[in-house]
Amino acid sequence: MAKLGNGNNLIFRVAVSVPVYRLFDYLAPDNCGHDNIKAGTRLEIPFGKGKKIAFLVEIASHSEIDIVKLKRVTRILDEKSLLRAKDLRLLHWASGYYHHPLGEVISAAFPVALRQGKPAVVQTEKYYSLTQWGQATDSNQFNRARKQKSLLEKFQQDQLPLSETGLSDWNKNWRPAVRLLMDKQLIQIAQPDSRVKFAESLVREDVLQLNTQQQSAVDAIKEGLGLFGVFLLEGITGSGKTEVYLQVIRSVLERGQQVLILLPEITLTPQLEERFRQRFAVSQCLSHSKLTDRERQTAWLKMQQGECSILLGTRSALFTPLRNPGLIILDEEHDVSFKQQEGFRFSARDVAVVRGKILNIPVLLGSATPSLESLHNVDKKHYRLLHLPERAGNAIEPVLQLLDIRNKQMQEGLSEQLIEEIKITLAKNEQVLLFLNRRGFAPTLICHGCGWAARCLRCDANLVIHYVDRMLRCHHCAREQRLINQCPACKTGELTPLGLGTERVEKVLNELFADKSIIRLDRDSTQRKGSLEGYLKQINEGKVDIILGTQMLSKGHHFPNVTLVSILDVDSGLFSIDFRAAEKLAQMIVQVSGRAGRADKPGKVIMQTRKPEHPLLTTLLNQDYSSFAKAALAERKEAGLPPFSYQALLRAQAVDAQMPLAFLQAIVELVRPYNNKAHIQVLGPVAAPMARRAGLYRFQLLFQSTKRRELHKLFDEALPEIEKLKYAKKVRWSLDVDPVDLY
DNA sequence: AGCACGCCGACT
DNA sequence: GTCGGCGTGCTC
Repeated sequence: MAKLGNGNNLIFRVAVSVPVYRLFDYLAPDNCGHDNIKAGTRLEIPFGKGKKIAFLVEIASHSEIDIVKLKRVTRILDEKSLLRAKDLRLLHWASGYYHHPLGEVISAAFPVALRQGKPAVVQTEKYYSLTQWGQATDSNQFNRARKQKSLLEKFQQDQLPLSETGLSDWNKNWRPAVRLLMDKQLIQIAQPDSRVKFAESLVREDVLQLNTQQQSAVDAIKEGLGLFGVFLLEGITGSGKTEVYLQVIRSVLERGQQVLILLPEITLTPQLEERFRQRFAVSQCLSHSKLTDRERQTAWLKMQQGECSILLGTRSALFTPLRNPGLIILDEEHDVSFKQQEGFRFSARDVAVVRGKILNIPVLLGSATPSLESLHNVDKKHYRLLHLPERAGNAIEPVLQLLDIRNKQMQEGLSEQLIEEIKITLAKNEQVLLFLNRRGFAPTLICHGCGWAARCLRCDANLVIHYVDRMLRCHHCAREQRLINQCPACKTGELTPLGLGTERVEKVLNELFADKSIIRLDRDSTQRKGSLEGYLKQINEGKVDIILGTQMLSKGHHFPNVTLVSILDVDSGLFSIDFRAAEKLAQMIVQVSGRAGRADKPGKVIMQTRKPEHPLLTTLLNQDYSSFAKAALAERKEAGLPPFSYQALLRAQAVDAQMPLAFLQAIVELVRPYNNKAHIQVLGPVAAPMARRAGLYRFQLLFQSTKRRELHKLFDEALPEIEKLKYAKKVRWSLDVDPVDLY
């Protein structure tokens, strides 16, 4: 970076978080006497009418812009850039690769408050704890002050200091009661977090004995520390992947380095977090969407300053700056939630690999069901495969079974044979897990008299019946209405729920197993904060006999006493237009199966199907996921689909159907010259599979090439032109590089 | 993305 | 005669 000599004639070239690809030039701030202002520094600038936060990209000696038009930077917000050169290199790369404006990309790397220009200080929360007196005080003496009474009881029950956010969860208006109890000297401000930063020993509990495969995986990664390399750890459920992570992390900590661990969704962090806390005595941070902005900022700054050694986070934590990076782990790497689906559409998995390369550290991708992309990278020798084919300890693998339900009597999606199996399992005092990937009571409400069906007015979709709160809801927009009793079309016909959702299965289960405890886990039943955790606790305490749920069940939760798993409708995944559907279904089946037979009890997985001869099912049944993946990769190769080609999807939507179509057609014309010589297929424009959603008509244009570079060159050249098209301002459009679904 | 400027309908 | 609808154009 250029040294700032004497003058204020220098130009600060900055990125602003606006959807514009260009950078903006400013005059150096008045009091900017000297050196050491590095790229990445946050600035306050006048922008248009108001003020904005900008990020310094470079300092230049002159500007293309007429000097009289240049405004002056008002303030430098950071004494020292919070991002380092390598962090910025990654962000520049990502901005180029995903063709997303640099300002928005840099902005995404910061926690919310820092984006808004707040000072970069760790804002720790106050904690409160009982005094000795408070410990001994009988809460019953507060019978006339109910709030103080229950607060005191909460402290006495939890026996832990409570944070401000923790108290807010308990009761929004907690401050008066806390003040009164402090006045009475029953509670106090807790001593600051006394967790040791660098403990004598990093490891708190005994490490587990590894089997041979685990040991060789650990050895391989340990050997790779300090160098870039990607390891794909393919370990079936129960094979002890986590123990491999833990032992490798230990080595990284011993080198005095930090570890970044990325997980797909928050529902699976508590269990892993607990294991980490038990194992390591070093300071650990969390970062995910359920935390407050302040908590996330604290984690970000602690990692940035090197005060914390381990960060467990979701997708957005990927860009957290690391003082002393040693390893990036990305667990459940096949999970599509690593791909951001709006705005800056990056794949945390792919960017993590690039980050590892820039930082020259290893990247460890883990999964029981690796993505075909990653397996292909293994084939190409880009990634190194570490295989854990055996369950650790004495756990037994579950047995997969197909249950042919053609011409079978069914009760709300349950065949007689399945009901029998459930009875047998329950009689042994073991738990049953039923999986149906559709929430609500039924996906359609249809008139038996005239065939009318309840449709969403704003989407090409049916309204879903939710009996529990007597509503009809669209699962694609916010629309909902009261459940109706009479057909609005013919006024006479009987309205019938058509199809199957979790509520409906729950109802029949309650009838069939009236004396059993049944829990439904889906987005509707777990909306309340903490309710999922509550249910999981009940399940693990053995208070639940049958667990029924959607997708969320397939992710990471361990149910040791579940010995029967059933996928009620496996066929719904078999016939999709999305070329990734088979891969996703196979992953789902294997992941769901992993919930069974965790302990020493053998598990059984029953898939109800009307297509028992379907090759996907038979391959998984008679062979394994790897065989499926091999066959699927061969098919992709044959068809020239990813990972044997690269895609980018241009989406456009508008209230008026003509606009997006015209926009995409104009783009087809615009890219024709590039397109001729390059090996690029342009497919479309076509209507999106759901042509209308939330009142907007949606069209898309798919670009596909075997040469990634050509594809990027095309967009580098064409995007400025595309931006200038008159239609570009009349539609909402976006470019999705490496789309994971084509909807 | 915000935010202002700018030309056409229902109102004190 | 105005207030304000959101179309379109710009931000160094």
